[in-house]
Amino acid sequence: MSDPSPLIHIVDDDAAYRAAVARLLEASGYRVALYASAVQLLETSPPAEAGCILLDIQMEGLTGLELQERLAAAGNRLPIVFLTGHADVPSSVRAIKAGAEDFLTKPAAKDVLLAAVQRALARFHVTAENDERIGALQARLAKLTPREREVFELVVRGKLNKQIAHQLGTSERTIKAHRHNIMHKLQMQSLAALVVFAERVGLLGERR
Amino acid sequence: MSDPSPLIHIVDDDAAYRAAVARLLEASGYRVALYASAVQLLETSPPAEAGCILLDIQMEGLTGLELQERLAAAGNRLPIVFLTGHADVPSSVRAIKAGAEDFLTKPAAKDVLLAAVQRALARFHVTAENDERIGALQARLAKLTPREREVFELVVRGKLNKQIAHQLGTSERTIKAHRHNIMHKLQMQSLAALVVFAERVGLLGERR
DNA sequence: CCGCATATTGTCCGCAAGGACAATATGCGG
DNA sequence: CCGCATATTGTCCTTGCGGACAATATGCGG
Repeated sequence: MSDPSPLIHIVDDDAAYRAAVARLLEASGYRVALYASAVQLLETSPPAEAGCILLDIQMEGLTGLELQERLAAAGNRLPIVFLTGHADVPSSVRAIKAGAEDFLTKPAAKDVLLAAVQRALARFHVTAENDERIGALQARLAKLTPREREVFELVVRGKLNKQIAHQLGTSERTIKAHRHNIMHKLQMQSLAALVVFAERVGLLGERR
Repeated sequence: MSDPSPLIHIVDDDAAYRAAVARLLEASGYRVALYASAVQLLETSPPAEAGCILLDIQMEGLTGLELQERLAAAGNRLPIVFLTGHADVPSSVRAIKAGAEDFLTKPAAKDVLLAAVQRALARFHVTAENDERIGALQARLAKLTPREREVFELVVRGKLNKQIAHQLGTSERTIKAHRHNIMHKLQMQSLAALVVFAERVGLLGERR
């Protein structure tokens, strides 16, 4: 697995500005990808790579805010730093509320821009780690057969084998077998660990 | 328990504007409390009552942003809606990042202001409910003796009575006794429920 | 000094759950 | 039709845990 410098996606319709920012970031050791419009970025394959997006607001076609929405809807996890000359309060409020890492105005001081990029990258790593963690858990959960899955849900709710057997219309012995398989497949050593696992995966959290 | 209309705290150094906003909100069925400065609000007892804060930025003494920080540091849970004539992008970004519900500019349209207040109140109720929920759980946790608490933490980590006894330098029988008391005091019917409880209170969540 | 809370420990019994060893039935894809 | 995954069920034995019934030791506040 190559792990080069983070890739910064720069979306701006001003070619000169784009190039200037690119130079600054490259000088700081980042790799950059340039886009003249929101649509251009959307057309490229969604990058799973570490990085963030530097985004202008005013562009022909989609605006920056619209692009932000689209990306979020598409499940894109790259943090966004807005960097725009057409800055106004309502736009900035909307952008930040929608999860943007920062909202800077042109011209932005080098250190401010770099600091924002660094925060965005830091956030990327945090969320990526988190996604990866629960992804790994759900992958393990997927190893269960449908029947085991049923038993699993009842077990972590504190049901006794006897109750589960009755509820599923089978014998207690069978539940023991499923239970055994569950603990083995999920590599759990205790009921407590199993319950924590269920909670983490969200099987118990949506209770109210 | 009286449950009157929500109380909106209006902080603004412009007496006329304060009064105007107060009239608008009262006409919408809210109660209001007026403050000419940030300090004035800080000096009053922190209200546990349902409500939110309407906050100007520019004031003598503390600015709105500073007040926001102070309130957050003091654990104040009232949502804040900024409403200011001295609006600029950096301020709005900072305010929203710090958790403000919204950031409006004067003059604000009536419906926009009212909508923001409604969102703030909605948020208040959500967070209040949440605080209350975990508060109730922690209150129950507080009923445990120090020793029971120790046993509790090991139990929910999946340790066996035998292991716990060894670790605490006591007998397995003793652990059983503590365990019995724990289940009784916390009103739990199963180990699964106990683990979920621990997770909710945050005794297991800070794992990484 | 007494009462109460806390912590400790014991035995006996019953139920719950896990492990070992084994077997049957069903359905699907090769 | 066979092999494999899935689901099912069985017995025997061991371990873990909870309930019943009981008792001792310590420290603190009244």
